[in-house]
Amino acid sequence: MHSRCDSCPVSSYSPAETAEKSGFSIDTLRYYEKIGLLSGIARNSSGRRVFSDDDLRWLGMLQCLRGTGMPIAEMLRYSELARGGGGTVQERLAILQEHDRRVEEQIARLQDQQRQIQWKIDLYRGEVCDGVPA
Amino acid sequence: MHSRCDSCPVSSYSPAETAEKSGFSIDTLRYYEKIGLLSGIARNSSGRRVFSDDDLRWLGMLQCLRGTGMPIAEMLRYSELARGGGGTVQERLAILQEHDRRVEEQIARLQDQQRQIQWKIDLYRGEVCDGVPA
DNA sequence: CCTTGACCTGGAGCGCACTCCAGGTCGCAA
DNA sequence: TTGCGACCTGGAGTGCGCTCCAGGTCAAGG
Repeated sequence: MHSRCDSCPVSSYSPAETAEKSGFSIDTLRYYEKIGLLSGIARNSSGRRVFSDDDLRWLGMLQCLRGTGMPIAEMLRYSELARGGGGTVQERLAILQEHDRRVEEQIARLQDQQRQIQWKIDLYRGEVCDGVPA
Repeated sequence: MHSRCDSCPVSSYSPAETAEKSGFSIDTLRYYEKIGLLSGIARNSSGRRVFSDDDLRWLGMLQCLRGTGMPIAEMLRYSELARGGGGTVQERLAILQEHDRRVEEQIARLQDQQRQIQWKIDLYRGEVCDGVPA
């Protein structure tokens, strides 16, 4: 693993390296391959996984979708489309736009709730002098 | 249930009303009482729960903490402190401040990831004309 | 040659936060 | 007086997303 020549921008990564770089655990990487979120992961002669830069980029996308709360089932649909090639761009776009909308809501809701929490904090610190906030 | 006189600002609410107003399901309200997140919920003569305005306010706080990702175990600690009276204000404050910090991080991370998603969306729409964004 | 350690597989187990269920009790209304 | 619907209880079940385990393979180092 981890062969690297300076003139060549393509690297390959062991499961451990990939876990570290992607932020997923090795178990999760295996799990994702098992359920089909990762496909076409190369193997070396002794059957071990060899991840490519492309795989890492894809994992970055998955991390992003998971991190913003997309359920696995939907990521699965997205990744099936991604494997389906150029004809699926519209549908992929639709999924991302819908998701983006939900993320927007999520952020707005969090900000709202954070304000309430901060109001409570101020109250505990005795910095609320009188009455309800405007 | 649901007695209301115009001159009196104190109301009581049935489980169903409370569920609707608080955003928790009736089952969740029962569950929260069972585990100790809700305590001192009044009962009427036939053993049914009667929620007060205070209860509703507390539920609002819980909704806020849950909605921002605080685990049940930590909410439990907070609510035990809240029951503990004035001597616990410092500790409650510390919990909320720590939580506020985490919410801040969470929002920042979401915004970051949203940017990546939007970049991808733009890419699908063919609006990325050249190269990496500045 | 033998150990070590990273990796493999299929499948079981887990933690969280609910959610559902069976069986029962009320109070009201037809 | 009977039916209905909202509620009660303890406890079992669920869904999600991993996480762990037993038992095995392989390549390199001492």
